[in-house]
Formats: sequence, structure tokens, C-alpha cells
Amino acid sequence: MKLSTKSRYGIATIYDLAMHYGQGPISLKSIAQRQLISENYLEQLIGPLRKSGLVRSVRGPQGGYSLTKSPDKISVGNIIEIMEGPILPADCLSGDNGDINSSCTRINICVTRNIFSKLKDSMDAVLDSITIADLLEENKPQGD
Amino acid sequence: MKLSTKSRYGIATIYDLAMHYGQGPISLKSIAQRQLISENYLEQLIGPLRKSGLVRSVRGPQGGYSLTKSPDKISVGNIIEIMEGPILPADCLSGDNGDINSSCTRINICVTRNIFSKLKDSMDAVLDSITIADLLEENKPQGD
DNA sequence: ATTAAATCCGAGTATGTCGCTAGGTTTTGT
DNA sequence: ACAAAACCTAGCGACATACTCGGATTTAAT
Repeated sequence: MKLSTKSRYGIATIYDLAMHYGQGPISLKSIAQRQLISENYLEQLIGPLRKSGLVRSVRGPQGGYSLTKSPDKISVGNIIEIMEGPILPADCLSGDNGDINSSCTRINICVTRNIFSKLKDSMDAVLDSITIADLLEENKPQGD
Repeated sequence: MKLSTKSRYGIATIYDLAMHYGQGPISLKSIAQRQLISENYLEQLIGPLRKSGLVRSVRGPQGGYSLTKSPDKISVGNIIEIMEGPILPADCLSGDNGDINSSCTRINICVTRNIFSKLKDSMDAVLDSITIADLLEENKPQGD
């Protein structure tokens, strides 16, 4: 039960962009260097962030990426959902109006459904409550 | 971000055993049939449950499995930990005294660490609060 | 116009996990 | 002895992760 590095890298990337918010486009190369992420890999990860509209790109030299909204409008849950899809502890939670998929039958249907539903709610609550602005605040050099 | 079927099957299995608590050993075959799980697969899954001491086995004909403690002493978190290992949203939470592994360096250490630490706490709280006895209660035929 | 910096795109690869199947060995009640 | 059950191990196809690599495209700077 773990999140992949995609989420971590995604958060690190948005965090990095947030540190340079309003300073024009930031190149992937520099983000990769600061955050110690493979540039090639990061190239793939930024795709979804761009397609989701969280990030905007400028091509050509001096190009790069920038946030489309201010850091306090972006939650960690937001990024994780983009990078890994919705938090679904179990498949049978997928249907909006409670589809029950084939493997989720018999006696234990409601049992596990309820558990995973509660789990999801609790996870979403935590992740949606933390914004990138919070992270900036936490990590201020001499915030105190 | 999802749990594997191992957790679900594990919970279903313990739940099934709980329904027959105090009735002597229950065969895997019958559990597999009731819970609609492949018997061969379940055979593998029960191993960890036995090794963890949650379940006791009796070999030979009329053999099977039974719980070693009463259902109210077993939490869902308990089972999930056995089936999938500890809930570790990110690798860097693994060390007990806060080891920081190689990939978790630089600026974003504390950032993501804190997030995932909060997430873990919240997940553990939910999962540890639900016991198998709770599930039995929830699913009583005419509990009302 | 050329160059070069950067985004973009898609293919490939090694490793691991999942969810099984399959076949065998051992124990033990009847 | 027989058979029912637990036990053990190997393998397999599909998929995801975490990458690398090669190139195509855009575009600012010279």
C-alpha cells in the first residue's frame, strides 16, 4: 500500500514551480537538478500535469513551465489524483452510483466496501487539506 | 493507490472464520466456496495469516483453520498489515527512527515526508478502529 | 537563416507485483 | 490403506514502475 514516486515527484515539481511562482517559465532541466529527479523521467511526468491544466508550458529557448494558479489553490490531493488516478483502495468503489463489479459479490460485499469507503474518505480529507502554499510555509528557511 | 485483492481476500477469510468462531476447524475449500475465491490462491494467502499467529491450522481430514483470538481482538488494519506489509505511502517512512533513504533528499525531504506521515496516521487510525466483530455486527442478518 | 535551447512524443527495457494455476509432499482421522 | 486436508514451490501472463533513448517540433537569440 504505497504511492509511487510519481506522486512524490509530482509534488516536488509543483512545489519547485511554486517557489518560483510569478518568475516566468522554469525549465525542466533546472527542476530535475534541484529536485534530483531524472530529467528524462520527469519529462514524462510533467505531461499529465500539463494536460490537467495545473501547469502551462512555453516552448523554445528560455521556455519552461509555470503554474496556472497560485499555490494556495493547489492541494496535494489534487496532484496525486493527476499522477495516479483517484484513490481507490478497492475496485468495487469505482462506479459512481455504486456499481458492484464481478469480484465483489456474496457475503463480503458490504463488509469490505464500507471499510474501503471510510478509508478513502479519510485519505481524501487529509490530502485535500494540504495545499502547496502550506508546504512553502512549512519549509520557509527562517519561518519560525 | 489501491490495496490488492490480498487484503480483501484476507479480510473475507478472517470474517468467514469469525462467523464460525468456536466451531472447530474450517476447511479452506469451504471458505473459498463461500467467499468465491480461488482455493489454490487462497492457500497461498492463508500462509501469512497463519505465520502471523492470527490463525491456527489443523492438518489431516476434518482439518482446517480457526481464529486464535476472538473477532473483537482483530482489526482490519491488523489483517492488511499482514497481507501487504505496513502502510507506507512513501519509502522514506520506512526507517523506524526516520532513516532517510537515498531517493529522499534535498529540499523536498520534509515536505513529502510530513504529508505521507500524516496520511499514514490517518489511514492507520481508520483501519485499526474497525474490528472483525464490527463487521459481524454490521452484517447481521436481522440486526436492525 | 542558423543555431541551439527547450518542449514534446513514442518506443523500448529491466524489474517487480498481482492473481492466478499446477503439481507435488506431508499429516492424520477413518 | 485410503483419502482429506494442510502445506510447499514453481511458473506464468498481464500489468505497473521507473526509467533510458532517439528523435521531432517550436522558437528565442545570434
